[in-house]
Amino acid sequence: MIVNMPVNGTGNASSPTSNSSSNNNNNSSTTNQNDSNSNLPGDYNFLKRKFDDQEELTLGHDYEHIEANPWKKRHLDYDAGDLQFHLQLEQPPSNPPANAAPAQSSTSFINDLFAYDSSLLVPTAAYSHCPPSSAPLEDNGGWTGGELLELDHRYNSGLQAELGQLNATLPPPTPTSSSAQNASNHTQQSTPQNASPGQNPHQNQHFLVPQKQRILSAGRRTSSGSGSGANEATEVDFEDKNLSWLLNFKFDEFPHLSPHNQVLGQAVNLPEGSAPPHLPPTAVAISTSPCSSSSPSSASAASASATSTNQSLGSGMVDQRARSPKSCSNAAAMPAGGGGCNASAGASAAGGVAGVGSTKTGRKFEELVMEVTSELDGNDMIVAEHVVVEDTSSKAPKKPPFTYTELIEYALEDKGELTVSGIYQWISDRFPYYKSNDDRWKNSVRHNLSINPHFRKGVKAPQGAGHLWAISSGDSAENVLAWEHKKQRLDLFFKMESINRERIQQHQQQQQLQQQHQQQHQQHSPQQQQHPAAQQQHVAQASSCMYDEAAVAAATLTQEMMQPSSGGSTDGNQQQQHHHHSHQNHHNHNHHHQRLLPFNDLLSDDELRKTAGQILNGIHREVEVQSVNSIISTYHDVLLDNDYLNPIHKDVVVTESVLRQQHGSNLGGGGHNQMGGNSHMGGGNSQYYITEIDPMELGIQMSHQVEPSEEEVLFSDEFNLNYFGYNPGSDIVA
DNA sequence: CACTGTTTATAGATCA
DNA sequence: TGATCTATAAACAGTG
Repeated sequence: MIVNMPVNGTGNASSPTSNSSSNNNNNSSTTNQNDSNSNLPGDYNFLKRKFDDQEELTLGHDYEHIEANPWKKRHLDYDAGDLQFHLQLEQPPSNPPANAAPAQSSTSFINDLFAYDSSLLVPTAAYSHCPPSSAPLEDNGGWTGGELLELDHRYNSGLQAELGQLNATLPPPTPTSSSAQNASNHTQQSTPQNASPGQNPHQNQHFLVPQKQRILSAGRRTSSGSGSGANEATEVDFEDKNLSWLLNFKFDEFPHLSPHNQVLGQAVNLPEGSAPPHLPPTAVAISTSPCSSSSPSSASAASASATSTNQSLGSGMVDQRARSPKSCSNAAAMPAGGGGCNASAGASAAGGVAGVGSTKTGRKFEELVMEVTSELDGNDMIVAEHVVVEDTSSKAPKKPPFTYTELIEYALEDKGELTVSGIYQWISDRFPYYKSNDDRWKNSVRHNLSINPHFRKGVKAPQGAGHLWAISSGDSAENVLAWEHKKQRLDLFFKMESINRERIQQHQQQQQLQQQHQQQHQQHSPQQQQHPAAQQQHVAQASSCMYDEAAVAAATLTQEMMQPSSGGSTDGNQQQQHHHHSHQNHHNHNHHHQRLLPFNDLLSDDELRKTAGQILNGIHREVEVQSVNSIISTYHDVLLDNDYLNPIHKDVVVTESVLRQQHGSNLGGGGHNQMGGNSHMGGGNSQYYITEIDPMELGIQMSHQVEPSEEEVLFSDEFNLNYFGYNPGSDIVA
């Protein structure tokens, strides 16, 4: 039996865990290493990696030290930011630096950002003017969406190769003309302001995103980098804005599109990505996740101070433990949402509701939403298996997508030296999540300071207890690269936050305009007056981003439904009317509505209430919602007339997809503006369905360009009609 | 006593 | 599946 007996440990003999469970597997994995490889088993002071007295880590010297102490070697690898490079230099060239990239690089930082706030990633072109007002560090300049993605990709895919080139054991690469030139340019931009004279400027950061920022406290972070060049193919792609690297991204990494676009742009037509077309309406899900529990971190966040300045950053809490898309696979078992995959239900759900429209009693969807969302609880939700239930009820700040090691490093890089309390302050000043009085995260900070060789305990603080802490790393090129990446991540984070704030503000303004517009409509159509209480509630909750989306979606739909057909009626409206005239299998058409949606007469008021509530609840929770009740009730009739594989009557699909029926001769296929149809859809007549949906939205690659004014036949056969047309208006949203 | 620093333990997530 | 990383909790000692 292995007994852990520290020689001069700090009271570990009295620790209950040390006495009773020191021989468990987890413990022995570390302890045995010490015992078998160290001359002083259990002598933790010896194994400590505090380089107070030997701060400078020369290669050979320290590597020997590491070899004698595997524990230390492991912990040097642990940080992967600085010291690790020394190890790699000692490795033969045949042994690639497998751990060159920081641990976080294996998981896209974009995912982390999503986890922090899944609405962060938006097209930045429209917001590029927005300054990073809150960035505590230096303004990084104008990032674009492409740059942000490139940043992550470039680092993840290129760092290892880059480091391989930096390995001293390899011959220095010959810089190519273009890349060398770019490298030179970037080098000039990224030269540390405080770089010590005589030290080389950065020469190997050209593969990173535009170097528009200098390195803070760069005196520490100067480069000894040798060559550059590396990874030319990727470099060319990068410089040429080749987006082929996007192939590396999985769709899971893009949990949802901008809710802004989804809600406002595609209230009715939502073909993309919705429920799998093969999914029958009854194959819905099943796990009911009341979203009751929360992780300790979430609880911590919930208890965080309400003084946050970032509380409006969007949707709900995210358990940072679930940062990976993988964690979404068994979402039903997860207490809190992994931001990576909770997706796009919101706007799509709104779209699904949009297909429902108003009720028989004339009550507006928005009004129903107001009522129901305050009534439903999680048990009303039917959530798909792969759905993450995310509790957005709390407005507490979310945990930033940075590890404690990174946070400490940021603080120390920013300030050079800090006491523990100074580190606390630095972090809490910049991340509202850590404004909490909760001391648990502080414990973690202290733990990281102690356990991580990246941090060095310096001299005693001038006043008070404690010491000054600093970065213990050297100035290797790899260090510079790693720090550059981390710094850019931080800048990216604040930049995105700033963008998001701007977007929320614009969203709110847009909603106010919607409301004004809506009020104007109400003056013209008194029979459609909105309930005053609901309107007040609407305004009162305008500060909620998610709620705004629902409200805007509902308002948009309401507007569309209330638009008179005369005068400015759209082509789609005309087609809707045409449809209703040509398909009489739907009963009880409500001719009071200028734009009739297919299920006005199929859903009762209560059903609609519940459906709206479920879906809007899903919007608030950013989950996929499948409203079983509404599906069953909505499609009950048509199910009787259709087979299992095609449960939705094609007429329903035609209506939902806003397809326009066209009679005429077959113009033949292959040319532009084909209206190629078939005869079996129309029961013998040459009958086509024309859609105005952009084929790209359906993921259909068109082999030719279609002029904007032209129309494209997508659903020329029954299969395609059902396959592609199933999603848009159904209550199954994804 | 509060704060600081160290150490151990454990669990979840990720990756090879 | 084991190794690794990370977060968290907790115990304990040192210090002002």
